[in-house]
Amino acid sequence: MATDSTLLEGLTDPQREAVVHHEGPMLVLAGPGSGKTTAVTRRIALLLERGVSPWSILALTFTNKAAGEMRERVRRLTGGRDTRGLTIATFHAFAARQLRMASDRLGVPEDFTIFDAADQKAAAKQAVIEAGLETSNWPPASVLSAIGQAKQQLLGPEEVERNAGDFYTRSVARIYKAYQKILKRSHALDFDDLLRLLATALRDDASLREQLGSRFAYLMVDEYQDTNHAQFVIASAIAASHGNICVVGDPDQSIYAWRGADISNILDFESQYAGATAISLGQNFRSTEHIVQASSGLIAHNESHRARTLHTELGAGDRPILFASLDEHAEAKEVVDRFKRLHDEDSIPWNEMAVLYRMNAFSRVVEDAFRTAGVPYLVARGTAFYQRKEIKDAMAYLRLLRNEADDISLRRIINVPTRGIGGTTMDHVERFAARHDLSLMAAIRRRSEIEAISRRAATSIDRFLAMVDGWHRAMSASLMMPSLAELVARVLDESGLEKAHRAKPGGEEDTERIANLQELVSAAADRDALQDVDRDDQMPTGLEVQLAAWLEAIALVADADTIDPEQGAVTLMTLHAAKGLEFDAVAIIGCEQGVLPHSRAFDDLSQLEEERRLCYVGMTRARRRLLLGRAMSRTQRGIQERQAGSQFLDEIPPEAVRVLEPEDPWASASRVRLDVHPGQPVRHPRFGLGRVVRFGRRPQGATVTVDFVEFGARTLPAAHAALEPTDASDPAF
DNA sequence: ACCTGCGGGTTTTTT
DNA sequence: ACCCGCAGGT
Repeated sequence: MATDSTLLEGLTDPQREAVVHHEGPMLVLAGPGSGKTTAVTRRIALLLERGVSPWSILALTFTNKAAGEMRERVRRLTGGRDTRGLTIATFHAFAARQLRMASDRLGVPEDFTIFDAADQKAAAKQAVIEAGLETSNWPPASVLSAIGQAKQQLLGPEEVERNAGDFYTRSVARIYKAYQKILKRSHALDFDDLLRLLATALRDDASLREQLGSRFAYLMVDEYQDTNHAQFVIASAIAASHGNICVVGDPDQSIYAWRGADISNILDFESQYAGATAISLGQNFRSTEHIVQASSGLIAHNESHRARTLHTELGAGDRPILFASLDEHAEAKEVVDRFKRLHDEDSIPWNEMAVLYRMNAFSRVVEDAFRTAGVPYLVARGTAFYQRKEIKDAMAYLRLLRNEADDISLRRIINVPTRGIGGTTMDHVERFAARHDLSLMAAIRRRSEIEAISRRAATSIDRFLAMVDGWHRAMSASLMMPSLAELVARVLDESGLEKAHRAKPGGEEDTERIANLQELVSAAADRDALQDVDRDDQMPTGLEVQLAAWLEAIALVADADTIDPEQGAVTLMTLHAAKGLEFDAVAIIGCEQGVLPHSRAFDDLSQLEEERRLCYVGMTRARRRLLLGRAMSRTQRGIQERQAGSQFLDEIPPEAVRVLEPEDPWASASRVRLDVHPGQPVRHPRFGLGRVVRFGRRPQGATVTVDFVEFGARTLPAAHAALEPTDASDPAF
């Protein structure tokens, strides 16, 4: 290996060691900003340079964004070299592809669609009904969480049933069974199925294990601390024959235990693979000293934290600022003001700033503040567009075109827009379908056999079928085959979806929804344009296949995937979505007990520690500037409550931060009190005469409650209530 | 068949 | 505060 080239330039010793590592298991413990992506991508490039076929390299990530970035950086490092066959993909996309390729062998329908969260919810609801249980006792969220847990442990419905002792578990098993039946007859898999089915196939089928193991002779797994059991099994199986597995991660950044991530996967790596090389990347190339100190000081409070030192050579930098605002609006404004200053005075571009929060619900107030300030912002919610009602409707038509067994989609759009196929008719169809074990679409196609269906409904059904079949014919036309965009436009038009929003009977048209539908056509056109580039399966593709691939890509997008650093806008996102990203300036809002840490984590130490890691992840996104904000009062779910500062703020070493004095919410309390007392008659410029009832305290300030003669009892801010003491002999009393 | 208004429930985080 | 399901009216 004389010419290991420029790939080793400018690396620290541990980084270099990781990059040159050729064969055998390797664990890379990579703290925040320690250049792990650099190490991984250079290692891939070096493997290629050493003559390893791109075909035999597999790198698995969690988000498309991470995969895309890795792909891009490898491409840059390898220059013009041919990297076809190199697989860098998310676990889910990889699993979907493998399942598709081995579908007949694995007993998976070849044309399966992937159920998104909303589909899963609908299916779960249906499953509860089919299991003969009350939907009121079985909220879909908890049903799905129970099923998801089982799936991650690779347990099928039968196994859950076999191990079921109490009524609850037995019921879960029944619902699980019904749920799988629905998925099966819908030719659908959910997210967990993708991993579970591949994992069990690899576990049970030696030849498949052999096949993937020999194809992917070099395996890399990113964010290994966040792998769940199914992902662990997949990775272990692929590496079983050759042991060339390189995992990269950081136990301190494990933030997905709640969805099954098992931190012992990374902690036990060295005992799983005897003789594994372990490398720790300890230099932080991202953040300045105070930020490193503050975040390290916080994470040291975790019992599970293994002591280690991170150092930076980027200088002391500014201390992170801790501030407390009166309420969430003031907090948002504070962030906006400070960001504006950073933009104007320190020339930090908007796209180098981010606001992070614990819950998506927090984005609204921040958005409002940015909008009023005229600062460009972008909410990282990749799925938001595809979750809009009108888009979901349109997508349901497309999904039905792709997979007629998709009952959930059919149910969604059969009468949207209304075309005279209502609940009564569908009840008959459902019953017929259940009796003959058919999908709803198949049942509709045999509508002449369903006698209960009225003449009118029958005509409507025929019209619907003619429309759908017209689309099918267009799609398979060998000449004049439409593009995806044309297909979408046609569906929007002929289904009447677009028209429904255009000429609303009430009056004005819904321009926003129409614009969104147009945007869907554009998205399809983008996909059409992408078609020839960036696809390693260069098979001739019919429209059916393109549609399938597009729908799959949409099903697998994550929130973080949409972050587009090219645009000059501040990014707003959850702390979870921020993992793996970095910005010059970061603000974390809602640093309050009950928010961060979330109240649901209070009673469990391991959950509390995960919250602390979440805070740590957020803080370590910042290169130079870090703001930690909290509101002393916050309105959540319609009720305003006092908020205590997060315990995490107290755990940060005080010498590493600058604490701004909070405004005193009671400051104005004394001002009015002198002149009036409870029971005293007063006069108000607007409400007229009344009597003081009591004084109150709210986080925004002191209040005074007055019972007005004309207007009844009113609570006013004491500071601004221009009350004049008056005489009880006033004629109005 | 569809719309409207009311009441009950409420998992934060996501592939 | 908001979403969802259901009852009752059009």
